[in-house]
Amino acid sequence: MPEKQKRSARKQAEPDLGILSSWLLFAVQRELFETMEREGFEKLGPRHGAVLAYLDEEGTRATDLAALSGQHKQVIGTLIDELVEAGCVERRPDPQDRRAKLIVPTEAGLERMRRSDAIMAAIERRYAKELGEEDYAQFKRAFTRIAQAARSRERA
Amino acid sequence: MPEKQKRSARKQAEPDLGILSSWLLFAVQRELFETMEREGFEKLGPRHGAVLAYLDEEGTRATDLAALSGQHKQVIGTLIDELVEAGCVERRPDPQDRRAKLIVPTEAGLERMRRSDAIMAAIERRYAKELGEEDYAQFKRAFTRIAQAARSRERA
DNA sequence: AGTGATAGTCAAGATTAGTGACGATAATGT
DNA sequence: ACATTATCGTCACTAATCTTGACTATCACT
Repeated sequence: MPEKQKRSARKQAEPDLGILSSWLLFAVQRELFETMEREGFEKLGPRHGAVLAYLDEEGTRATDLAALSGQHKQVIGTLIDELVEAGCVERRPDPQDRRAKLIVPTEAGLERMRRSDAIMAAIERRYAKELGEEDYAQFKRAFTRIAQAARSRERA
Repeated sequence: MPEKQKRSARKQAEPDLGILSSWLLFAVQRELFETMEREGFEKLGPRHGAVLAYLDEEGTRATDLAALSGQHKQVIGTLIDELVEAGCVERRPDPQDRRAKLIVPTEAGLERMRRSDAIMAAIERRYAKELGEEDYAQFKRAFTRIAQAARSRERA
């Protein structure tokens, strides 16, 4: 091994946190959506995950989805349009606030959310096996702490 | 704490790998680019990072940058145009291959790359302090293994 | 009632990503 | 030497995505 290796090689061997996150994010996203599609679920982009991931069974307001996912209301709006089109959610008036609408998952939407959660869990189990249960659990605890710290720093 | 908590709350408390990755990626990216801009570097988007991150001191070919960053040649082309505009890189003919051009960082570009690496390192040190050096080192080893596994799975 | 803030939508623009084709050059096989 | 095939970077075009500003209806507070 050369003492003064090329920068690109170093970045491959000892990637920084940003590079690691992007590798993992894109790989996980792609695997999730390819699996869903292969299983016959209607094709949706990763962007729709931003809505589905934060959706409550009893429904969630579009503004909350925007805040949770960090996207603009406008984007959430079109995302919801497409999810309605795909039969995953429906818009219901919010009894608490007549300005607002609750985005409520349909049965098909719930099914998709459950399946998506299960696939993510399977991906994690694969890594847990590869790394060892103990080490993986510790990794995930640390990751959760760091990511939550990063996120709260964002919001400030 | 309710036994049957809402899904969105659960996702906040026990996020999956995809959510964690996106939180960390976006936070880190934003901090990096905001810091760079605050220090007077010309404003560039996160996308340019895909080029700068993998750039070698001696220069790298556009096609290699496309492969490393996983983006299309076309995208890399415009990114390079903008980086040339910003004075960070220049196109030089590749003596080995007259079809190709080497993308070589200018002195200003090198300065930016060094600074960017330093900021990332500082961000990591902050998390290391927060988590404890020992735990952080173990976290990063695990993260590196998992992300590299995910990435190689991608390429297959 | 009157005021300012908020929810969701409409519309238009800017930015970014993805595709196919092309001229130039290189690599390969004969 | 020559023809064939593959690769490098670019051009032109389309589609997807993000961003911004404005607007209506409703809410919360006085």
